[in-house]
Amino acid sequence: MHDVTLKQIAEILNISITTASKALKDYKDVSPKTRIAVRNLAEKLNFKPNTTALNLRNKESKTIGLLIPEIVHHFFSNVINGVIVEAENHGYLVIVLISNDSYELEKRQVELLLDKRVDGILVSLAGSTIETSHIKQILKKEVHLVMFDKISNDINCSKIIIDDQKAAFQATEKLILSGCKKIAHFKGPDGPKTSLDRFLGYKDALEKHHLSYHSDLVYTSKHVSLEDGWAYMEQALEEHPDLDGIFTITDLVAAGALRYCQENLIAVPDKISIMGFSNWFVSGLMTPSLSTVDQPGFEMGKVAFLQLLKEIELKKNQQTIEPETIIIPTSIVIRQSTKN
Amino acid sequence: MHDVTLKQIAEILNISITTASKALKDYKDVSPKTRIAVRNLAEKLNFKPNTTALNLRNKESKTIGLLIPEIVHHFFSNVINGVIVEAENHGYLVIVLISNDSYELEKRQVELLLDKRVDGILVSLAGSTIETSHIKQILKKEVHLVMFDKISNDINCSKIIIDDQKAAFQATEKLILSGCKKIAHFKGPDGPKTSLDRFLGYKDALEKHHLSYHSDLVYTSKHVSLEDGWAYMEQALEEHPDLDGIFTITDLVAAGALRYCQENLIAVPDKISIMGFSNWFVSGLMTPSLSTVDQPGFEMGKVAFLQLLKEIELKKNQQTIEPETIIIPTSIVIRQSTKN
DNA sequence: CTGAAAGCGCTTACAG
DNA sequence: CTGAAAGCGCTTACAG
Repeated sequence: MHDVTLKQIAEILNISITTASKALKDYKDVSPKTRIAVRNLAEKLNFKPNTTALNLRNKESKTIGLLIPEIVHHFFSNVINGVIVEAENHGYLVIVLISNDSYELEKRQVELLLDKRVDGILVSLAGSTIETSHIKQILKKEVHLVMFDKISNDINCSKIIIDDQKAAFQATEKLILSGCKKIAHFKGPDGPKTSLDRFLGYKDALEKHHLSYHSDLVYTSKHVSLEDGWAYMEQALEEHPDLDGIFTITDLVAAGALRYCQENLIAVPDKISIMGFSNWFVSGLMTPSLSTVDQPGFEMGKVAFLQLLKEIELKKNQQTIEPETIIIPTSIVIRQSTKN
Repeated sequence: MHDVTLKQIAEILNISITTASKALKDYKDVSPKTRIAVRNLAEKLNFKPNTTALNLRNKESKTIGLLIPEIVHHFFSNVINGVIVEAENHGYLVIVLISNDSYELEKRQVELLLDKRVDGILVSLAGSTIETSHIKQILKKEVHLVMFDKISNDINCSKIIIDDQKAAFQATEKLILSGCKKIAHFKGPDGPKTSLDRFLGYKDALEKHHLSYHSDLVYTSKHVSLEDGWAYMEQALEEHPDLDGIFTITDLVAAGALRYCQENLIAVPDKISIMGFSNWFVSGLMTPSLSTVDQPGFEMGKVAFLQLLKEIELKKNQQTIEPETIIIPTSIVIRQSTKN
């Protein structure tokens, strides 16, 4: 990698490195003649300033870290896409790290990113993360931090989220308005705030519409998997044969429930309506296709990056940063698994 | 970001920066006493060598670039995952860039990666890339390059691929052996080698089994989309009412075909069998679930990184690099959309 | 208008 | 066993 350096240009033109550098950077105190000579030669040799040297000098890397729990997942793929596209638009590169929902990995990855001296970090927490001192470490090092989706309230940074409770409320309400009288909820594991909020939204909707809440209609999916959805559907129908609606923590679980119904010839939505959450691409492909809550990942990724960028630039201008919480609007997508 | 530096450690201990550096790096010519003092202090202050400075000195960044056509796609998500996991295992970080199947973007992104001085680049070509001088540029700069999946034969580098022709042959053969007599192929656009190879595999299988090949049974899907699958299914059935099998370029197109059959009450697989390609996660969730070719993305990502790493290390040891082409085995996954 | 010097944070060949 | 010096490739305050 014998890249062209300023030194070489200076030698060829018999000038100092200083002058060569200035010529390229539009310093006014360079004669037009040298400026042009340098620029021409630089062009000809395809000179590119060495970013590593610049990083060392400027103490910035024009690179950010993106830490997510998983990647083979429609929502997160979309987030990554949004982050990368917006970052590229602003001259930033993105290092992606995947915690695979492991607290241990997440801790190590934060360190890797900090060691790498990235300018900022975007984080969505692993499911198993219960303690957040490693995230606080980011702030302590004065590296910019924005959290999204799986956030933690005890971190003082900007956050990009959806209103999970409201979205869950609307989803459940939709089931009620379409005629469901007895609605179960397959919730996510305790811990993640999103699980709790979606559960609360479900509960609120029941109460607002005078359908009394029964804790035995709530099933906790540990793995948030297809299998869980299948198994809880079986169990729920056994325990409550008159069940006529299900609201699930996520589309994957809903897909499992749907699968169970199909295999057992239970009519969806005639006998029972199913409402998912997230709007995976696949939700539209199943039979019947799945009604769900659209969670705009691409948009979240873009907004998360822009917020990070804003804070990076505020800091550069010595201005104070006020952490903000931005809520991205969601919408209900009605397909075939619910009635009208 | 007032990180601890060697200089600070040296000052506190009243020794030279040189000695501090050596103590940390197990140079034998340092007294045990200083070594211990330095190490203890470094530990206490949580000293981390500045990677940017190291990169500048060592002319390596321990960072690689990964350039792919799209991310919201089961196969590519898996590839990325494989690359990132394996890279992390070996102390490398990964910058991900998405060409969105655009030749123009791809060109620019190669430049970004080169400017960034990554140690190597992993590339899967955009669908619209017809000219590869930008890829050759990578080699010219002596940056390591490994291509995977969407490769180009006129680049002299290592390649990680599947045997598309063989896989397509097996998929088509499976349809034939299950009793199909008239099999259509929804192929991909001309250009990408994978499209051509899968088409050739289809043709070979017909010929081997004495089912004569008819070009009017081949439909070219421009967008490789759900909609294309739907539309060609309609057209194909109109033009060939006795069609009893379909082999598609990818699962997405197969899903569209499946959808058409469902909406029009055409029995799958009784009236017509459908075979996809890729083994998306969703393929298992559709009704009927889709038979397909499993294309192991995670594995490909890992192997691609390992090959890149191997070449980086060979080069470090001044050894010559022989480009290799590694073929990752595929397998046929039989589900409900084909007969036994 | 030009360039020597100092510095970003580190490593290592060399002298003592 | 220790450290001054040179260097990786750049920028910029300063002197001339």
